[in-house]
Amino acid sequence: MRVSKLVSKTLREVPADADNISHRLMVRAGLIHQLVAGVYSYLPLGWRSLRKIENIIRNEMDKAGGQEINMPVLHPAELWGDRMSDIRFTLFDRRERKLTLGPTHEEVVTSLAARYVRSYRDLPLNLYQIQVKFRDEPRPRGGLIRAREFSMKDAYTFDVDEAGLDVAYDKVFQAYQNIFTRCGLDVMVVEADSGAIGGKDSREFILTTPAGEDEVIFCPACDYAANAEKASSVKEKIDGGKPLPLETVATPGMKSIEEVAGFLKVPPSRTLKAVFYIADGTFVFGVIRGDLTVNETKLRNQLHCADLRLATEEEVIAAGIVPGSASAVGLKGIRVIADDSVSSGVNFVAGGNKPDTHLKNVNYPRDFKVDIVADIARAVAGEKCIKCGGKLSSTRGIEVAHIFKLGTIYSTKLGANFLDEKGESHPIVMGCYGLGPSRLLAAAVEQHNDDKGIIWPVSIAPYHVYLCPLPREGSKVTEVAEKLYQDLQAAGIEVLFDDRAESPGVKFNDADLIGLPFRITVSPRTLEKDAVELKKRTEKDPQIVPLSEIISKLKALI
RNA sequence: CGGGGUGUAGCGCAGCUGGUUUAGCGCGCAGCGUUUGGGACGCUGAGGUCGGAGGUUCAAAUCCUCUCACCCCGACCA
Repeated sequence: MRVSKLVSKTLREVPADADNISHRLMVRAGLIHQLVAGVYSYLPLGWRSLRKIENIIRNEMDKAGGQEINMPVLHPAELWGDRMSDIRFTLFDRRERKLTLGPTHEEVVTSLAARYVRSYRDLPLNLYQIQVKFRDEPRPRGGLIRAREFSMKDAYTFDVDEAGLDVAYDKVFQAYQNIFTRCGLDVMVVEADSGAIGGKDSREFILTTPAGEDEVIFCPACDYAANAEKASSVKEKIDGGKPLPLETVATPGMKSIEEVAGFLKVPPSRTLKAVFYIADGTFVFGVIRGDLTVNETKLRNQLHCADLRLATEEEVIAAGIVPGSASAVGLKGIRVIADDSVSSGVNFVAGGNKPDTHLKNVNYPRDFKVDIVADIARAVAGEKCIKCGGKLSSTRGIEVAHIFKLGTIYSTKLGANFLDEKGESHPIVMGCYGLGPSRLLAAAVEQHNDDKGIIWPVSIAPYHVYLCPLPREGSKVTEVAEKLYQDLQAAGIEVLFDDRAESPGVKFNDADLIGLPFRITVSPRTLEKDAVELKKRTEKDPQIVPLSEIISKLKALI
């Protein structure tokens, strides 16, 4: 391709709308163009990279036994009910029938399986598609990282039993590892919460970058890694001696854990904190050790609620609770959930349920009752690993894939059953595997760049080589470069040929911005030696390569 | 949904506080010439519903009201 004919132009100035690195670079290099919030056109360079990513995915999914299909974007709204209603785009056809643009395809694929799978002989089955998805995100951001229209590879496996699902899951897991390796991307596998889709053994593939939306807690000493939504850590026992009798103490004006702990000269870990939530409209009283914080995802899962938010001060007071001095001691008629850290020590300080009053020597379960005891604490870096006791670290990243075992949630709901050898009917056991090519594209740029521009991994670069002639009047640079352009293409090397009459600085800067893995410069200077200059985008210094060797040299590198 | 911000040429911005007839600047774009190893220079030129609607006024990019879009923080989110 000739740069002079390329529809997109590079931008010198950073577009005002672009916030993060990948978004800025993708717009500046002319990979994408925004139409409305969270919706983008792919320009030739961006589209080529996206297709390369998709083809790697296709290839690995096929190797894992997948069959590619293509399901509709337009779905009847009845298929969805209330599920994901908050982020679905809905529309009406001419008969006023309500339709929805598919945000994911569990229902559609399951109804497909219900029609075509009859017998255990039809299983196992792995169906996948690479399809556009629509989600009306509360806040699209970061260019392609969180878009409202985006590409997704979603795969679904169908098996006769859990053991079959385990095999299918492992195959896709391996395929994903291969995909990220082939794309040249550093991706971390972490335990995750399965969220709105449901299911178990949920794993996310997180591409690590400071710009990521997700926080990962991991152990450098072993293989433990989990999304912060899911991560657990050791809650160390706090030695408080033998249980002592309850004691009331005056704590004038002391409300926060810091104030109370400081006033009574105990560490925050010797206190119990009360937190108040509204779960699906119902008031919930939470208890957790004073030095810990509630993880709302874990809390939501324990309460099995759809909607969870902090209670307002008015709601707390209306529930008969004294903010700043609340505890579960003597509490009646309110649902109480406690973090298991309430058992990690004795003689805690807790609220006295009267203004300016706290209790000392509070012990669970001696002094208060709870409805649920579970791990609802947020794990943070520095705490101990639950697997090996090592010191946990944290990092940020972008979720580029998510896989989980659905089981029979959808097959039961949609009547996708099969007959076993004995003629008995069972729901199909399903797995579900998402991977976002468009997000991956942005994430790749986010991870591979410098202050000059993008640094593409070879496998997903829009072209392999940036051919950059620097002609001078009376030289043969142009004709040598034209011939090299033809020869490189004939050798199967993908070339972007900068045939513009621009100054060297402009060409070099555009080459760096677009970030192809190799740059070949042809100039009077190199032609004196019957050579060209080869520069890797990852390296600072170029090398001189004889014209006769450049093609074989490049072929070896690509 | 809460908080904040921005809409003026393809891109980046100034002008708005304190209303004035031809709305500027840089980049980019077109033409000509000079340049050519890290974002060159000169000259000429094209390009604008000042986001939209309504209002105040002799007069509105500028003041007022409404509205739309986009961005950021938060909430939320496979």
